[in-house]
Amino acid sequence: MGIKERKAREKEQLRQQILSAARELFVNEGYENVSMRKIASKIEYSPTTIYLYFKDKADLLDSVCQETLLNLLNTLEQLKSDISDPVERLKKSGRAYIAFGLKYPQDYKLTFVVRPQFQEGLRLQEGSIGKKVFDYLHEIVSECIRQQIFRQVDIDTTGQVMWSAVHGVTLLLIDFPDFPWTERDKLIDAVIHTTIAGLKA
Amino acid sequence: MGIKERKAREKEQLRQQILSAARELFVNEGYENVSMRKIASKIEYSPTTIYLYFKDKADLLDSVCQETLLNLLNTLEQLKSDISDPVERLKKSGRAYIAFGLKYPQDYKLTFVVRPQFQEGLRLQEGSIGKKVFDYLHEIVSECIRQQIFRQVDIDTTGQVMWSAVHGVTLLLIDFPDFPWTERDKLIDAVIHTTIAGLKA
DNA sequence: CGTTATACTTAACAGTGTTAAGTTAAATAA
DNA sequence: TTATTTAACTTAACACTGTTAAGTATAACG
Repeated sequence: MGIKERKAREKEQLRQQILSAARELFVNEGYENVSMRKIASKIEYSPTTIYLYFKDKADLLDSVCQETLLNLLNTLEQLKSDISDPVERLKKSGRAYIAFGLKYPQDYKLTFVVRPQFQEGLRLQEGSIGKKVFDYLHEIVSECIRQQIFRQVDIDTTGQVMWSAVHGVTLLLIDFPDFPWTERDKLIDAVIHTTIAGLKA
Repeated sequence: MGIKERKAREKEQLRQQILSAARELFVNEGYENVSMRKIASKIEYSPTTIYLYFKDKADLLDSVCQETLLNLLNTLEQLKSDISDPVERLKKSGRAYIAFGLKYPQDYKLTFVVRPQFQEGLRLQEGSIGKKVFDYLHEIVSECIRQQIFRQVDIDTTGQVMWSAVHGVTLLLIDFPDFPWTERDKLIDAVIHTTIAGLKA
């Protein structure tokens, strides 16, 4: 019964091949400028083969973004055990989140900006990776509140404020690279410091 | 010599017609889903006529966004005279900025998200309306610092932190409408309150 | 009245996402 | 082994896209 398994493995392999060809093209040329035919020719298959693995172009994008979210989640979770002080952990996580966005700016935009555009009614579903990323943040924030380091505003709001801050600065730095920003790290530090200071009692 | 003027007026009229048809379609159906032919048929001209008034589709988008920025600037500047306390003014302005984004979510996204995608190397040029919007914010912030209400970090950074916060929450609320946000106004208040508190000494 | 310039249109090119039908080769059953 | 079914992939086509070059009609000017 090894044949079926080999076949399944080969199918999965091609799926991954499509996925990574798509990511590379999306990132380098922009979602709009990448055609199914371009992806197909990169992997040396006919365009319609892709449709045997993905519903349509938006679905392909979605799968690419799921991978990105998983990478982001892993990046963040590597910091988890390190530090005991929750505020310090929140700072590190915030910086890591922003750093991730700036290291893979196109992936970040695809995930948090382009994808919502092409998937109306997109929701961070229960159990989804996106939800897990937010839950990670949520957990640290809730520890800060539990230890009465932060004001006793409700946890959800606090987490969402934090997310707004890091998301905002990340996107601005990506989208307006020619704006006369102050030194990059200084701005990032200021955003994180300001937000956390504002959340404290 | 009134003929030339009438002609110029008529030309400007058609330009405006194209512009508002484009805006309506972009906003309702999304930039990607609007074709030049669709815009043309809405104003009952041939598709190529548009190219006599705008360089290409991206240029048309850009012009639509310039209008949006002008609207935003006017909305903000109406608050200017009202209040003397700069912190109160900053709060009001922040709320007004977010409210604008949420009132015209598609226009906001077109301006601050879609446009940078289709105009690589977009910069907030000296004298541009976008620059003026930022300068408006900058001015209030600098008054807060001058009166020593805010920490003596440099003005630019402070303004950029503020922009990050309002931009971030605006986009998140637009892009993930199904996320379990806390009550909208509560979140907005929290973002503004947190950021300003964090900027204070 | 003839000429020139302006405003607009027609036709076409090379490309798009996607579907339906067709083909080939491998796995299964007789 | 041979026939049949299934899986994987391709070809051809449809209705569309942004954009350009060439053509046309009308209004203004000398």
